[in-house]
Amino acid sequence: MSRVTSPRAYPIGAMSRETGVNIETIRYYEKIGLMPRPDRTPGGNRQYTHDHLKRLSFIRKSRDLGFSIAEIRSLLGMVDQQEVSCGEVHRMTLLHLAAVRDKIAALRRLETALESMAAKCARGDVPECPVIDTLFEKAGA
Amino acid sequence: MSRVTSPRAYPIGAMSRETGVNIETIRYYEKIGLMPRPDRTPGGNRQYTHDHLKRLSFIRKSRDLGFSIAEIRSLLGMVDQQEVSCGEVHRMTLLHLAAVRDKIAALRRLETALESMAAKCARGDVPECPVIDTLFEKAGA
DNA sequence: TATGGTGCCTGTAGCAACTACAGATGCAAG
DNA sequence: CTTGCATCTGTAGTTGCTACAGGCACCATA
Repeated sequence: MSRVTSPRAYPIGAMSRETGVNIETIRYYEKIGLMPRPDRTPGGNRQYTHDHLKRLSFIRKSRDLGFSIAEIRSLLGMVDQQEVSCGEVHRMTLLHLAAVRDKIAALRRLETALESMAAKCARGDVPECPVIDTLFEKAGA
Repeated sequence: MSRVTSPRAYPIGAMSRETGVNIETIRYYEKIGLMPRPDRTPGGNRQYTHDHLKRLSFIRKSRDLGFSIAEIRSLLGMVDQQEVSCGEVHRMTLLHLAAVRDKIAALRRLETALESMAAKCARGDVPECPVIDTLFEKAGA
């Protein structure tokens, strides 16, 4: 392993490239306290370490998995306090999984409704549109 | 049919009750031009008609189907100009349907990832948590 | 050493689509 | 005429960023 591939300090642009998190978002994470304030160069530029990089990619991966900032904050809180309770993490994961499944179910219902609306459609250039009619129908919800 | 069940004018609270859209949201729709400004009582309270009610429930139903405000605006634009092109509406519906299907697919991948993470978990009160480890792993994305 | 071209800085405002106040009136029943 | 709920306006907050504007920092080359 060469030094070149793991430099001591990363400027923000390198962090962004490595993790895929965009620069303003990294600064945003610092502002909301998700990322710690890094050291600065004499001129004021941020200088990140490899630990920062690991943390940022943790955040990125968690976001990709749909965890909210609040959830990530609490996961990182456990990590930071060296008090990772696996039971707690497992519980959060399952809760999140349940939310994801609910969303899937809701979207499936939506898919069905849209399909049946689209199926009714003559697709002509006529003003009588079954889709619009459906949406204007009395009850619903 | 008695007059009582279909009054000539609805105050905003009645609109809210009938459609399930909450009061501040109705005012918000007015502000962004999705609902027209209704007449007012001498004291300044909004007085809606049955047409307003139909329009609002159209909006509600469309939102429930996941259409964005911009999409609803364009649907209503066609209705307002009496130029409903069924083909155009159909196209919008299919586009939206495709977006919904994409979301479902993304959520399914997410579901799978969360399931496999949760499955690895010992659930103990130990600091070695497979979930956290997974999130801290190198690559990802 | 000067210079140029990125890269980075702060701070503010904007996006979607609402929601939540505060503080002041309207309105209708008793 | 009073009481009390309904509405009013206007602003700020929510989530998770993104997009400027106007300015310095940094580093390689000439």
